[in-house]
Formats: sequence, structure tokens, C-alpha cells
Amino acid sequence: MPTTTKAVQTARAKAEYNAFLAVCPSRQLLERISDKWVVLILCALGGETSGEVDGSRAARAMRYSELARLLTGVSPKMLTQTLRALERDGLVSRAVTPTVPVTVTYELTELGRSLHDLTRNLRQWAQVHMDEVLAHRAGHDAATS
Amino acid sequence: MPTTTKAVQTARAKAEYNAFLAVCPSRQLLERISDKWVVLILCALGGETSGEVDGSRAARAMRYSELARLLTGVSPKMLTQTLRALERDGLVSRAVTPTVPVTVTYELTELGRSLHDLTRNLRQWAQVHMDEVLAHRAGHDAATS
DNA sequence: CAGTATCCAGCTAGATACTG
DNA sequence: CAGTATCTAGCTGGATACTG
Repeated sequence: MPTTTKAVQTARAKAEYNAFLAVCPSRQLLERISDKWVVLILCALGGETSGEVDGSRAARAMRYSELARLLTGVSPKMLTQTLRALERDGLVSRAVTPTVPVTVTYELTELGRSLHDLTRNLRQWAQVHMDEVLAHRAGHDAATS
Repeated sequence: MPTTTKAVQTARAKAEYNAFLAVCPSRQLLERISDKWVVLILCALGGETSGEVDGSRAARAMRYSELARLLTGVSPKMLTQTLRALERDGLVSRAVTPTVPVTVTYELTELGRSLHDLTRNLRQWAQVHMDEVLAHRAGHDAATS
């Protein structure tokens, strides 16, 4: 069988590879939070609008345009797309108030807040270790050049 | 000035946007760990070769080909590229033993292990909450269809 | 106000073949 | 064994214009 062997092997490898991915739940989580707009929206709705690490800001609901203004440079497409995805996963809730014109607010759910706590921990680690990482990177680049 | 206005506005928006990104250190960290091969390599070198959560497996050095075999489906290009990036950031160390043929092993550094601890926490959260997320997602899809 | 629709460019990952 | 080199295809995100 000269024609199938390669393809079969590839398919098999793909299957195993997917299996390996599947057993790593942190992968699934990363798939959700590794999107840059997700992190920023989480920050915004979680109340981290400044660079502070006081950790005491309250989560609050924000309007679509409010988010758009805060996440400077986000296109309506990405903002909507990201918010929809987060809503789909039960991390944010969307509330429509039938004023004229219509008012829509987004807010972290309980689950969303627990995820936000995680990203806060990430931020914590980052603030402690990223300098080290960046320093090592710079050193490595200098040594290699 | 009819021609510059738009571009200037865009550039300004980009700058502000980058500033907002910069104040969020967790973004930088995510930039590093959100790569799927990074997570898998961290898992592998951290000793999480199975889906177990016993948390007691020791980190160990692994050879290039060993990693390639474990991360089924990874291309040599991606494997090398990812390992180099991790080495550059001081998260893994690369050791060459001048045997014939040459033997190369990779190992988590102290910093790498601390990052691996983080991904373990992520895995923890994922195992607790991902079902909830996926259930909500399924429910949302069913309601929307 | 809060989106939707469309188009396009850039980057990245995968396949593949080759080498010290 | 442990990579490097090259090419290409697909997806993602950004710009932009339009609408209930």
C-alpha cells in the first residue's frame, strides 16, 4: 500500500496529539484566557482599570461603549466577538435595558470573578518574575549577538 | 490637512492601546505561556506526563527526541523554536553532552519550575471549573439554536 | 448606542526535505 | 541525534462602512 501509509500515520499522530492535548485541562483554560481582549475585558470588568495592585477595587458593570473607550484600539468586531464568547462560557452576563437608545451593560458572573482572581494571580507572578525573565532574555540576546 | 488626520488618530490610538497593554503584566506572561507547545513542554519537563493530578512527580531533564516523541505531532521546527524561546527567557536550560552522536537535554530552571507551578494552578482551576464553563457553553448553544 | 457585515493583510504553524 | 531551511495555506485580527 504505497499511497495510504503516510496519510494514515499522520492521521494517527494527529489523534494521539489531540489526546495529549485533551488530558491537559490547563490547555483548555488557556485557550479561553490567552486572548488578549479577554484578559483586558476581565481586567476592566474586574475593576483593574489602573496599573495598581491594591486588589480592592470592586467589579462593576460596564456599558459597551465604556469598554470600547477603555480598551483603546479595539475594533467593534473584536469587542463584540470577545464579549459574546465570554457570555457563551458563562463568564460575563449581558443586560439590556430598553431605554432609547438602548443601554447594554456587561458584568462578570460569579464564575467570571473566580477566573478574574486567577488572572490577578498571574499578574502577581508576572510582577514578581517578569523582570527576571526579561533580564535573562536581554542577557541571552547580548551573549548571542 | 486632509491626508494626515486619520493616520495620526490611528497612531495615537495604537499608542494608547499599547500603553494599556503595558500596564497589564499578566498580558506579558500570557504572551509567553499561551503558546500550546509551551504549556505541553512545561507539563512534560515538569513531570506531568499523564493526566494525573498527584502533584508529586519530579521534574526531570529530557532529550530532544524524547520530547518530540511525547508531544506527538510537533514539528521539529516548532519544538526547536519553542525550546529556544524558553531558554532565552531562562525558563529551561539546554545541556549538550559531547557523545557520538551528540546528546542534548532540556530541563526546567528554578524560574521555569515556578512557572510550572503556576500552570499547575491553572490546571487545578480548569479541573474544577471547566466543566461548568463547557456546560454553560452547551446550554447557551442549545438556547440559541 | 450597540452593534453587524465585509474585505484584506500579516503572521504563524505545519509539512517537508535536507545536514553537521 | 538534533536540529536547519524553505514554502505555503489557513486563520485571526484589524480597518472600514453600514444599520436597528
